Amino acid sequence: MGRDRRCRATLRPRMKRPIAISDSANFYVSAERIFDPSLKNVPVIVLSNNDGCAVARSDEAKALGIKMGEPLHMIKDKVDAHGIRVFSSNYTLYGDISRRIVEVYEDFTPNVEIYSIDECFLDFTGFQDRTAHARVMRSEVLRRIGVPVRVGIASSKTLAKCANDVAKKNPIFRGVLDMMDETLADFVLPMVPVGDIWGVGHKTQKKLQDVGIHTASELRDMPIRQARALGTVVLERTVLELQGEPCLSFDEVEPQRKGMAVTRSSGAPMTDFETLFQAITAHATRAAEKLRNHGLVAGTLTVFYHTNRHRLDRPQYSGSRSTRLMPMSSDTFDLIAAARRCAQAAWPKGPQREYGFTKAGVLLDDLVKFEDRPLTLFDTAKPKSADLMAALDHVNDRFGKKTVVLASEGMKRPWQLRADHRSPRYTTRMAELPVVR
DNA sequence: TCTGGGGTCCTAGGACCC
DNA sequence: TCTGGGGTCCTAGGACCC
Repeated sequence: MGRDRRCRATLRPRMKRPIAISDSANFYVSAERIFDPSLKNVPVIVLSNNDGCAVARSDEAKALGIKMGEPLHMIKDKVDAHGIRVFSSNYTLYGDISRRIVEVYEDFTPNVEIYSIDECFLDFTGFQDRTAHARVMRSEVLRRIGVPVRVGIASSKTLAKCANDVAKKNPIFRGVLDMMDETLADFVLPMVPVGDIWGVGHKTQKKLQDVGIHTASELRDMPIRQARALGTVVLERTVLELQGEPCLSFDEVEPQRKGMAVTRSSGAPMTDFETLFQAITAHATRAAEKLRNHGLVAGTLTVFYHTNRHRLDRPQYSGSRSTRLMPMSSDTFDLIAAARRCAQAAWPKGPQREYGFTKAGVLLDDLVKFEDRPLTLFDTAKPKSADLMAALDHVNDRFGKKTVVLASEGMKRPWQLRADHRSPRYTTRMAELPVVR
């Protein structure tokens, strides 16, 4: 789903200010309902890519017991029996509606942090009656876009998520809960199961329950050292956040994206290299497009493929290979060439090649903006230190680049130079070409 | 030559999120 | 038969250097 990201984090408490989180109810379903009023008040689900499983459910579908991520083939009976309306996902549409909702939020606060396709953190500093403000915002989103949203308000993001969660489950709050008041938090947190807290997943939930912690208030009161020992700095921050000490910053500017992926499951297992090759080529092509749409180039490309993880009765194989892209690139030709080299290198030598692969993907890492990409000089003989420095100076004078990569066909280890490094240690050895690991 | 401590960088894997 | 896709962050451990 979209552009979700973690928040920049620190252990140093920040200034307390009211943070709201607003999320859309069953977002994909709500989006489909905008254009088809007949979907109101009936069970609706939206499926994942390839129509594999349900990733969004209307309240009516939830009431029928359909779970998040449940495979379509396992709920076929329910779908037929109750006439559940089923949709393939339309991410272009959802992205567009998401942008429009953000525009409404921006009429209600100047500081909006987009967290995911259906969630935004909003700075609610300076409003006298936050609940009333949120209610007006809510009705505006419903009126202008047609999507119901819920709002939680607190002094930290984790607490705001809790408030949002409680508001969504208890109609008494009419979609808005302001938990800036500590006595209200004291009242609410004992009713929130620890597994529902943002940042507490299955594994951590189990560990916490093993030491007798079952609710948000119990986690809030957990000794901080114990929290760190049990769940690292991540859990420590969650505890502080529950105490109302913000550790996750409110961040309006979208951070530079670090990686990118194009992956697909295939219904029919791929058992011959040619089929796999075609899938990888398609993924690499799409990945290059995505890079260019974001104005980025990639420095590392990884190809992976593996057998069906759900078939525990069958032998498993998973292969992956990475390569440096040199020069860094978003060029379709470059990416396909690199991806094919990797796909070939990861192809098993033994009988595993008969297993049948049901998932494959191309991952891109070390992304930088196109205009910041390092200049790569090819066909340079293995240079002496002085030559490298001279080349660096030359390129800096000429292009004003911060980083230069010198590489040649015969060089196993290209050199990367940074303009700000002036000692003989200015070089960083880069991985071997063309395939590492 | 041998030994050892400490710092940095890199990567794989785990956990979590929407 | 049929089980999503796309992200981020943290840690441990190895390589390497001084």
